[in-house]
Amino acid sequence: MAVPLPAKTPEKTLERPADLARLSRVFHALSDETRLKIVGKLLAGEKCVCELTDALDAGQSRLSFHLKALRDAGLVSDRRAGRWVHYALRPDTLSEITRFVGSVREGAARCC
Amino acid sequence: MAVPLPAKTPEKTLERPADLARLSRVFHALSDETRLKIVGKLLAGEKCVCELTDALDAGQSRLSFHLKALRDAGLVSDRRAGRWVHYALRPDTLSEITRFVGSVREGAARCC
DNA sequence: TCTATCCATCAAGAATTGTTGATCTATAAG
DNA sequence: CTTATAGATCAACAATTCTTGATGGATAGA
Repeated sequence: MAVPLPAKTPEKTLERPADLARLSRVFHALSDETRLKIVGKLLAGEKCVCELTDALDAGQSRLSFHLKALRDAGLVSDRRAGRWVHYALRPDTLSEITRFVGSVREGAARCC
Repeated sequence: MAVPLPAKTPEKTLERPADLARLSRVFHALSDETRLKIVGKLLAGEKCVCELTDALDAGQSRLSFHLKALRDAGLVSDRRAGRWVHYALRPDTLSEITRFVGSVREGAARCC
C-alpha cells in the first residue's frame, strides 16, 4: 500500500506501473456490490463489523473479506476498540479518486 | 445499459439495485490495468483497435474483449468508419463518476 | 480461570474474468 | 469475383475472485 495517487497528468499516471496497480486496486475495491453497499452504510458514520453483518445480512467472514479489500485499497480505515473493530471511510482517498477521474474527464472533454 | 447514474444522495444510490449494478460495472471496467492503459491512450484522442494493439502490444481479441467492457460500462463510444472502428472516451460518463465519488467524499468528510 | 463475543484468517469449492488462437462478418481494393 | 484487412465473437483453458464453514486469537465479563 501507500503508493500515493500522484497529481501528475492522467496520461503519465496511466503509464506508471505503480500508479496503474494502485488505481486498479482502488477501482476493483469499488467494483463489487457488497462493497458498494458497505460504503453506503459507512456514509452514516463508522461501523463495526457486526453492525454491517446485521445491516447487509451477510456472513462475518464474507464481510471481513470485503472490508479487507476496501482497507487494502485505502478506502476505509479500521480502529480497534475493545472487542470491536470500527471501519470508516477515508475522505483523503476519495478525494484522490475524484481528482483522478475528474482530470481524465477534462482530458476527454478536450480531445473528444 | 443506459441506466443513468442518478443525482440522488449516494446513500440512496447505494441502495438501489439498478444503480449498484451500474456502478459496479463502471468501476469494474476501470479495475483492470489493460483497460486503464486504453483510457490513457484515448486521452490523446480517438483511436481504432489496430492503433491500440500497436500502442499496448496486445492481441486483437484481447483488446476487443477489454473495449467491450469499457463500452458496456458507457466509458467509451465506438464509431465505425469503413473497415475501422474508432473508440473514444465519453466525458458524460466520466462526469457522472466524478460527481458520484465526489459526493461520497463529501458525505465521508461530513461524518468521519 | 472459564466462557462468550468480535473478528481475522484459512481451506475448499464455486463462480467470474481474462487470455489465446481460430473463425466469421464486413468493408474495400484489385 | 477474389483477396486482404479490421475487428467481433467463440471455445477452451488459465487465473482471479467470491463464498462458506471451520479455526484461532484477542478482549472482556462472570
